[in-house]
Amino acid sequence: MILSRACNYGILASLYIAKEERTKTGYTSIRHLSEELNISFHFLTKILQTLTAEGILHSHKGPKGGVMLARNADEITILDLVYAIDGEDIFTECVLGLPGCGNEEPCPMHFQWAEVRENLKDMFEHKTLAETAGEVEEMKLRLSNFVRGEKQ
Amino acid sequence: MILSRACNYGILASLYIAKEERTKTGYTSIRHLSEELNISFHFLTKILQTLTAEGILHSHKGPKGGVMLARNADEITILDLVYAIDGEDIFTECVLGLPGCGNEEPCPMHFQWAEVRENLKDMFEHKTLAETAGEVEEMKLRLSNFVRGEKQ
DNA sequence: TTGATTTAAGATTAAAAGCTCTTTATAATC
DNA sequence: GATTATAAAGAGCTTTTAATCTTAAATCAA
Ligand code: FES
Ligand code: FES
Repeated sequence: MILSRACNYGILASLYIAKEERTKTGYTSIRHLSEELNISFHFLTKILQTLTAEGILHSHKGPKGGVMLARNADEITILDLVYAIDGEDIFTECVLGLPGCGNEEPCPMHFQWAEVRENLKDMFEHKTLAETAGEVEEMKLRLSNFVRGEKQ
Repeated sequence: MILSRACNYGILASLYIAKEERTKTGYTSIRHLSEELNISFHFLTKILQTLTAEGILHSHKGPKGGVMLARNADEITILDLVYAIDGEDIFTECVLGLPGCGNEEPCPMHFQWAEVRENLKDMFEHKTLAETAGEVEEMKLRLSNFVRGEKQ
């Protein structure tokens, strides 16, 4: 798995929030998110707490509470979410697991891997929540593991 | 981590064997490999058993026994090793963890990810053990986590 | 034939990741 | 103020991955 499960869920939830905020204002409850996306409520809560601590989301307790994007949706990239949840390890670690990946002491895959992982990073960096949430609506892309038809 | 630890070890050991076989003939003992590469002997044994079962290595018990490449080194790619140990999941799974990755029901990252993972696959497929072991010797690339100087 | 050496196989333990449960703090509404 | 809805925090359980340990089987050499 390239991203952790927590990271997958964090991205899906953030995209859902961004999509909601295209039309409505205010907070989205985590309970609602967990039901719509079919993600464990408590697990999702913890993930979104991390995103809140990292300044990507803003949260509010009590009735009518929930989470919302802390910045404009075009100023948040998928890369921001990956960094916040999984850290930068995928983009700095040796693909063969050797310590201290770099040009000084390269492993046999280093130069090829360095290029691929740069592409990977660009891919995440060029996808903003604004643009991607737009595509989700226009192209009716899925954000959950529900089979077509079931649940909405 | 993009590859499992078992896969990292399997690749490093296979490269070491390929490098040895450029000059010497016969079996390389797993004990020797585990010491040179600083990998747990029993763990490495299990990984190489898998590669033997997959027809990539050939093994022999008893004194003077060990493992050797079952095919010519230019007919084994790193991709063969990844498939044998980790399977093809990285190259077929949804980057957001949704079930049934494909063009029919794409997730918001599908088309970009499909391209990057194809590059990743090409990268592994274009590296044969022969070529890579050659580079390791010529460029003095490292295969172990020993710091420079320590242990050879 | 016996003893040493080596891989094979499987049981066991340890660590990490994934997930659930409970309790607490905060805020809105009645 | 009481009640209810919500996020925050952390303890604890489960599953997967990583690593170790033990025993068996095969092979070689003396
Ligand atoms: S040293 Fe291995 S990928 Fe950089
Ligand atoms: S459906 Fe998500 S990457 Fe293919």
